[in-house]
Amino acid sequence: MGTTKSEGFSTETNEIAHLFKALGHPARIAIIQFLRKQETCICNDLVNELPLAQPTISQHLKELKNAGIIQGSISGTSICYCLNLSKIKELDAFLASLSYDQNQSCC
Amino acid sequence: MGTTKSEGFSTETNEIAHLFKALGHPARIAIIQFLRKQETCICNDLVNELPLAQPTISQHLKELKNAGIIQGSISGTSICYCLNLSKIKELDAFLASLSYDQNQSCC
DNA sequence: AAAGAACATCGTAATATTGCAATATAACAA
DNA sequence: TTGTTATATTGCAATATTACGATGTTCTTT
Repeated sequence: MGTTKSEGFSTETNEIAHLFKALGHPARIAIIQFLRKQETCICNDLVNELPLAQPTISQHLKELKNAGIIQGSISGTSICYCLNLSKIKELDAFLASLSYDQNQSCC
Repeated sequence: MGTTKSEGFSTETNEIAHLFKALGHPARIAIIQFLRKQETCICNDLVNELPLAQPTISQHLKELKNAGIIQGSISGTSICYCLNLSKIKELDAFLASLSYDQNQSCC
């Protein structure tokens, strides 16, 4: 145990959960918020923005990238990260589908 | 360590992350999907729907409830759970704000 | 009262996550 | 080449999460 049981769930359910999980950390939300407000998406100064050490930030970036939420491309000494809007929209669509024609009859 | 560092982040960032974290598990996504498709929101048969034992499901429900994503009210021997759409919409708004006026100039 | 149904809680083992120091790598500058 | 800057990787300690059996609790039925 400690391991998440994924066998009994649909692929879609597992994928959505995986995406949400990647967003389930303040550092990773902060990274995304920072990416949003940046003019360009070069974010070598994320280390100065967040209250975390460089290896930790690198780890969080890796996780976001692994989930497909951000994309990175090499740009000289630094790396250019930016949001992958298609993934964002995927989650957005899932959430939107929940509030659609929901009857709030009880609770 | 193992503990998430929340001090350096804004309250909003922490709250959003907490909500996403609550959604970051296939069982909890499945619960939400089940709540969506139900006519009524009485969900005593969640145990038959999910490939998990009753205590585990109870634990996941608690987590969703704790995050404010679902609400539950006692209804005799069973409990009536349903979605809290305001929280869903909060997350929806966050995601929507990301794709809004984003320049995809690089990557 | 006794039994059953529907959940919740406790305790615990297995595993995952988080954060960071140390170190590695890779590109560029002097 | 040597140094510097930017990022990644490794290794590890501390803590969190997940899953479930056993056991409570709270109603309802008989």
